Amino acid sequence: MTINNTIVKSQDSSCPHDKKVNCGNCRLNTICLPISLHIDDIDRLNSIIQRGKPLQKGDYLYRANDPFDSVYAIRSGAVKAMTISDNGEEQVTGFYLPGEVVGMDGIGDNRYTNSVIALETASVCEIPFNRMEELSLQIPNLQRHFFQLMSREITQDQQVITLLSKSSAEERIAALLLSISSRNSRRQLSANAFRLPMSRTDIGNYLGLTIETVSRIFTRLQKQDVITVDKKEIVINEMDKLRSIANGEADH
Amino acid sequence: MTINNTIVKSQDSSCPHDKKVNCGNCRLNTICLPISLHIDDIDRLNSIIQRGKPLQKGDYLYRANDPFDSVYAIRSGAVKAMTISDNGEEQVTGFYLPGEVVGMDGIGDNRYTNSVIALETASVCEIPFNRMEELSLQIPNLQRHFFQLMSREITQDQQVITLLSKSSAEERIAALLLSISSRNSRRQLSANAFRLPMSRTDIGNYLGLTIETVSRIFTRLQKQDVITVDKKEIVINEMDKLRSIANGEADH
DNA sequence: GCATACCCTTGATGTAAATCAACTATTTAC
DNA sequence: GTAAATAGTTGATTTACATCAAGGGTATGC
Repeated sequence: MTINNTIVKSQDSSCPHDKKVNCGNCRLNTICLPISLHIDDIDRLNSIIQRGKPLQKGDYLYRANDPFDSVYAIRSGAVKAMTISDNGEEQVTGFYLPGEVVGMDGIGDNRYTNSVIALETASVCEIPFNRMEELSLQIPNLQRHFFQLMSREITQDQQVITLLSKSSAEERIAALLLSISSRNSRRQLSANAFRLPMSRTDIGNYLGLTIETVSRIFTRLQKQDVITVDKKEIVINEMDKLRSIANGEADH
Repeated sequence: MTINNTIVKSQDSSCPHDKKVNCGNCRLNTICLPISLHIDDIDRLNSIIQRGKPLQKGDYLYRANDPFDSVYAIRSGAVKAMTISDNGEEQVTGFYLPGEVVGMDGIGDNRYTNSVIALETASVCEIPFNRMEELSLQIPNLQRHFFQLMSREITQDQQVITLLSKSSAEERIAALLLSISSRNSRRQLSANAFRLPMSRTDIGNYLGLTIETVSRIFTRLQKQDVITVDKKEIVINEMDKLRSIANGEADH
C-alpha cells in the first residue's frame, strides 16, 4: 500500500504504439468479439472503444462504488477484481487475462461492486456501456454477445462456488492452474508453461486458502513431479495427472 | 430419487386459476419487471410469456445440458438450482423465490449448466429468450433490465464466493437467513418469521457445510435466543445480533 | 551499500468442521 | 395401521487447514 495509484483513463489517440490498434486487426478479436459480427459492425463497435495509457502494476482500473459507465476488455497484461467485505477483508473475485472482459458487476446498480487492479503492466479497451447498449439495438448479434459474456461470467462464478464448497486445497490449486492453462491456449500460448501474473497471496485469497497452504501445495505438486515451480513460472509436466487431481480422483 | 419427474411445460391457457394472471396485474411486477416500462410495453412483454401448470415438489423445471430457450420468473413457491460436478457430486448454486428469475446460466452456450428443481409446489412464468431479445431491440428499457438482472446474479454469486472463502459456518447460516429475510420483506412478507422452503441438506450443500454442522448451528443460534427454530419455521428474535454474527462481529 | 519492506517457504501447534455413529421424528408407501 | 424410507438431531473422534513462528530471498529506496 505504499503507492497511491490513480485511475488511468485519459485517452491519447496520438500515442504512437496505439495508433494502429483497432478491433478489426486485434489478435484477440475472436475471443473478445462475437465471431459472427459483420465487418461493418466491427468498425462501428471499434469507433466507440477508447484505448487509454497502459496501467502500471498496482494501478486501479476502477474502484468499488465508483459510478459505472464502462466495461473493459483486457488487451495485454492481467488484472484482478476484488471486493472489500463488511468486516474489511479483501476477497479476490477473479483474474482477467487478455481477451477477457471485466466490469459487468457494475451494471446492476450503476456502481461497480468490485475494484479492479493491474497485476502487471496492462492495457485495456474501454467500452462505454451506454453507447454499447445503443449499438446493440441496431446489431442484434452484439446484444446477444453481451448476454453471453455475462452468462458465462455467471457460470464461471458458480464453478468457483463449487470449488470452494466441495474441493480440497490441492484440488483448488490444480483447478486454477488448469484454468489459466486453458485460457492461455485459447490465446495460442503454451498450455504447459506460463508465468502466473498473480502473487501467492492473491491465489490464496481467491481460493479461500492461506498463503502458507498455497505454498505447501505448490511444493507438494512439485515433489510429485506434476508441475515444476520456479517463483511465478509454472511448467505442467503431467497434464492428465493434474486433471485427475483437480477432479478429486487422486489418492489422498 | 424414487420419482422420475418430468418437465412441465405444457401451456393450458384455459386453466381456470391462471386465466387472469398477467404481468400488468401481477403483485410481483415491481420485483420481476423494470418499473420504468410503459404500460403498452408491459402488455407486449406479457404477450410472449407462457404460464404452464404448476410444478410439484421435486419436479424439474429444466435439466443441466438441456438446450436453452427460456428464462423463468418464479411466480409462487420456490426452486433450487444445482450442478453436478465432474466427480458426480451435487452443488446447489442458488435458491429462487417469487419474483426472481432463473435460467440465465443457459445463455452463454445455449445449454443450461444447472438443473432447476421445485422445492415445493411452484408456478413459473416462462420467458422465451429469443422473443425477449427481439422485444429488447424495440424496448431499450427491457434490454437494460435483463443486463441488470444478469449483473445482479453475478454480484450475488460473488457474495457467495466471499461467504465460502472467508466465513465460518455460523456466519454462513446467519447470512443465508438474512438473505431470505430481506427477500421476503421485499415481497411484503414478514422479515422476522418465515418458513424455509429448503431442507437442511440443501442448506448445507449450498453453504459448503455438512448437514450435521447445519443442524448444530441452528440449535446453537436458538440457544443464544437469536432465532427460534421449529423444523422449517424460523423466527428471528434478534435481527441485530444475527447481523453482527453474519458480519463476523460476534464473540467466538 | 545497506535498510526496509515484501514475498515466499518450512515447521510446530491448534481448531473448526468433517466424519463416524447412534438415535428420534416425520413422511411415504402399501 | 404398520413398515420403510427420509430428514433431522446429538455426541465422540479425526483431520485438513489455519495459525503461530522463524527464517531466506528478492526487490525498492536512499
